[in-house]
Amino acid sequence: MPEGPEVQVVLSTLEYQIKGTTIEHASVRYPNVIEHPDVETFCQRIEGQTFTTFSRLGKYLIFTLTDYDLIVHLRMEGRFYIYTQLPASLRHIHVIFELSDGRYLCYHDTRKFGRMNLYPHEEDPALLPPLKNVGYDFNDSRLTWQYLYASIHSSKRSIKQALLDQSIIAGIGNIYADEICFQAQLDPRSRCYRISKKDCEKIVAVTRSILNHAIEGGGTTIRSYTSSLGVTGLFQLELDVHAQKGKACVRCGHTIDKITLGQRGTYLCRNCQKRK
DNA sequence: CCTTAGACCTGGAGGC
DNA sequence: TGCCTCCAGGTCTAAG
Repeated sequence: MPEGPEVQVVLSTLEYQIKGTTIEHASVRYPNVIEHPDVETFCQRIEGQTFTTFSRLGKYLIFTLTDYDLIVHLRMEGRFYIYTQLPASLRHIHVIFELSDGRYLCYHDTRKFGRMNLYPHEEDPALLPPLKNVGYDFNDSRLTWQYLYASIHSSKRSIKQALLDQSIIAGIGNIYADEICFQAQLDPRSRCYRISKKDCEKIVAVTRSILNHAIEGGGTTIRSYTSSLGVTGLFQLELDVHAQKGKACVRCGHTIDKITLGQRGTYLCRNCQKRK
């Protein structure tokens, strides 16, 4: 479910909820969630570790503990729940962290795609194995139009595919890639080598504005039910194109179409998004 | 270098 | 109600 903005809201919520608590015990009910190290080592090492710092790179959550970094990717449907008492049914709950204040931090994931990694601290967290091939976060100041242009100008793939490439910009997912192309008035199928410097400038600007606006919206949404849990659902954001098939384009009134691009559902206005 | 199909998983929606 | 197909916010791998 989450793209960069949602991951940021999950992170902020968890920081507010559990910073300073210690993991007294970890149990793993679905071993495949633990990517590294093996489950037994993971549980043994994480016991007694305190949550100290909360950060994010693209869609990766980075929990800095006393001696290790816990790196989590929620993939499609991963969520965290915080309980004062475990629920009657643990269906879809694959990892349970018992915290020092008696609460439980539970990892819930219906499709079981999400993954957790535990590594000893690294001077530069970006060098940790799961993050090695991740590019600049959408809020990283090194993400400039010059960087984007240099990264894509000789590529023949579509601009949307480049936006989804986490090794270039980290944090954009299928929904926001559509929204970014819409705001930049570019047909998502446009080949990268035809994207101008001016377009790159526009893309970088709308990327920051759309994703940060989503974080603000999500923050608001989360605050309203933070007392009970501390999780996330899909934000009820105002989307201009994604999932708007058949509706009138908010910019020109033309009907929004749905196509398939690189096996992903893609929405666009054929009238005001220019094919390059 | 790029694209595509398939894999990993489950559940909801819609057609019959 | 049951069965079937398609779809879903992600990413990796193999194969062409």
